[in-house]
Amino acid sequence: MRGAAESPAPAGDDELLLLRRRRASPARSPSLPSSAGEEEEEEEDDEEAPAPPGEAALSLSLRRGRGRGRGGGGPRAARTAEAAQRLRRSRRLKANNRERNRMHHLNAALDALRDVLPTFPEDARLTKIETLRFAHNYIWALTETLRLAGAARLGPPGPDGSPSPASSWSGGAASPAPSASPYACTLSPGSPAGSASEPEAWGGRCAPPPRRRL
DNA sequence: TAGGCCATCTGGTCCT
DNA sequence: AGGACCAGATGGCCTA
Repeated sequence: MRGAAESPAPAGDDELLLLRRRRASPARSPSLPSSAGEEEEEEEDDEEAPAPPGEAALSLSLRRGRGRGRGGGGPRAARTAEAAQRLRRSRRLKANNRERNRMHHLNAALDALRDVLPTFPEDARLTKIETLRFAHNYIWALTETLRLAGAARLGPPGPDGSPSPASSWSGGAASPAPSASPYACTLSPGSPAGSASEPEAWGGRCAPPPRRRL
């Protein structure tokens, strides 16, 4: 894998989460959480959990003002309200864990995609958006190569006049050649990038010169 | 220091 | 009801 410095942070503990958020690890490879189950352990109580800023302030104030059942409906009502609050908090934390897990899986898939994409230099790391864009163009280029190779085998150049796959790879308007640097590719009018519904989204490149974030 | 990228939290919505 | 998915907000880290 790429950057293994980041631990999967197994616990569903808020404290750990906050720590992880502040991690100084430059290696950003998210790596899968060790298991889906183990993240949903101890988020029951909000007693000790630092909790995110908003939540923390909210639950703190609720807890304080409610202590003796002032106002509202007496101690019992206060306890009920508190229980409801805890239940909500507990559900929120569970949802947070699931969401975190989901994003980890998404990132793992993205990493797997990065692994099969050629980069130069080899250990360069594409960003998420770059990975998606490059993969899109890369697949298009490979498909085009297959198509042209098939056409070449069948006979003379097709209606598009492409003599060989090679010329398509290296042509001025072509998509990235697999043998060349993937970062050198440009948009082709015929390429998926060029015909994408969101021209802005696909930008004018397949993949930029890599940043070294390791 | 500004801007880019990222992880996480959060509330809303949809689905099972 | 609970889980999955999504998008906005927030804050940290890194690089130019």
